[in-house]
Amino acid sequence: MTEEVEPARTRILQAAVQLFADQGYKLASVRRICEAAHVNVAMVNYYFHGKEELYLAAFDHARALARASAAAAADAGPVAAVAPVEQLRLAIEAMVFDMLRPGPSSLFSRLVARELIEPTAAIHLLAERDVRAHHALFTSLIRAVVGPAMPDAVVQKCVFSVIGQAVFYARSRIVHELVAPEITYDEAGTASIAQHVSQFSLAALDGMRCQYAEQAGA
Amino acid sequence: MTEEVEPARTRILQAAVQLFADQGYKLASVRRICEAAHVNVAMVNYYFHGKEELYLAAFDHARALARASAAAAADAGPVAAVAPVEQLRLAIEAMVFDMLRPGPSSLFSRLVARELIEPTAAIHLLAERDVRAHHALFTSLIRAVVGPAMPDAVVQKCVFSVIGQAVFYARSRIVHELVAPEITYDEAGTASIAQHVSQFSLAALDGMRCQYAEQAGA
DNA sequence: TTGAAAGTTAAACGGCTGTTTGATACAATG
DNA sequence: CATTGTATCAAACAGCCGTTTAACTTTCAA
Repeated sequence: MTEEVEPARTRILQAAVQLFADQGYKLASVRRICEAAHVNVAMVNYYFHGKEELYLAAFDHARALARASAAAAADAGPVAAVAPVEQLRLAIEAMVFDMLRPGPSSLFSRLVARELIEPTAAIHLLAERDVRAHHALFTSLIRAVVGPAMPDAVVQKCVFSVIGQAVFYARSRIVHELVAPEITYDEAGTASIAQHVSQFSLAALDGMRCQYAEQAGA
Repeated sequence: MTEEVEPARTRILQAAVQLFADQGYKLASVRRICEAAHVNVAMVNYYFHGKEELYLAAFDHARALARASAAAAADAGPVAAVAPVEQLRLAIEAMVFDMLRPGPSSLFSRLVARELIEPTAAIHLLAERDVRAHHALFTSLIRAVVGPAMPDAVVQKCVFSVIGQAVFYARSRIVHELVAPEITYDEAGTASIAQHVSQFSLAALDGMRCQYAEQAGA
């Protein structure tokens, strides 16, 4: 009756990812993580050198999980070439959906969303490792949509305007439910939010594209 | 040489507002607040019944400070009747500017922005007391801009899309500086961000207004 | 002047934090 | 069998947390 089919190190990582995503770095204590993993407190310092390194390892673990399930989901055949606007729409809705839906595949996104607005000491490493890629993807997609007339600095700000909406919806759900109870976070509500963010953002980008096109044409 | 012209209770409130805004409820410890206020630890429980009540009192204090400086700034004469779009533009830029600029007049906005994305137990009271008014203001301004065709649920989401951008810029500045160093947070940079958020949002609202107008006309 | 009230203090309380220690199993290897 | 190294454990460490206590001033009205 040993149970615990997973080795201790893996159980710690799983519990750490869950609790860090749910409660943040500070609130998720080493003791609670070990309790959830059915493991002695000392094991965190045995396998990882301390809480900080466990936090980084939890990001790696969650990233691997997200990659795996993303790869599984992407098996729906080749996507053929779609218009930039549609690519961006899909990327925005995927990001929002990813941050909002419950379940293990969203843990990485939730960890990143949390780190974005309450950064820990690990933020420098994580910005380099995880945020920059995401940021670069949206930068290129948005550039493709708005055309060459818009200055880089404006495109950058548009990227943050898009990501900011997603993060805000992911992190402020309690307030939304208090102030606007008609916004729900069930399956349908999440889809509705994702659709809204992409619609809002694409409308904004289209409007701004026209403004800069006029300037260039004048 | 007694110094400390301000009474102890006020000094505690000032230090509490500053530290809660800078570090959040959990990280700003009673001891550090008292140290900053040059006051014994026990005074927090003497004047306020505990840390939670101090937190609420700090909101009241910061709100009063913000109201005072806002009233002083609004003395620039009557604004006459301006178009709804301009009213909304001003409101958005004022909100962003308020959350981003350093100094004591932004403390209340920073407290609210923090509470929006890492809510404490006080969120229910604060949502009722502070967030709802802000939310109602933006709801009516946006409704006036987009016209009657857009459903209420969509207007609600637009409100959060606007506020979300502001909060994200206010809370993620470290990440922005790491990933996009060309975005600065000095006086000029803050103005540029405020202008961008209003431009982005107004373009989005205009685009969505047209979509719903088309639907209604079809 | 006396005495009650208000203000302030140092010290301690129990509880939680991340981390360390020393002892204990247990497997594999010589 | 003996030894070595890994894995695990209960227990304790020092430090910070919010809160409380009891003693001490200061204030001020009776």
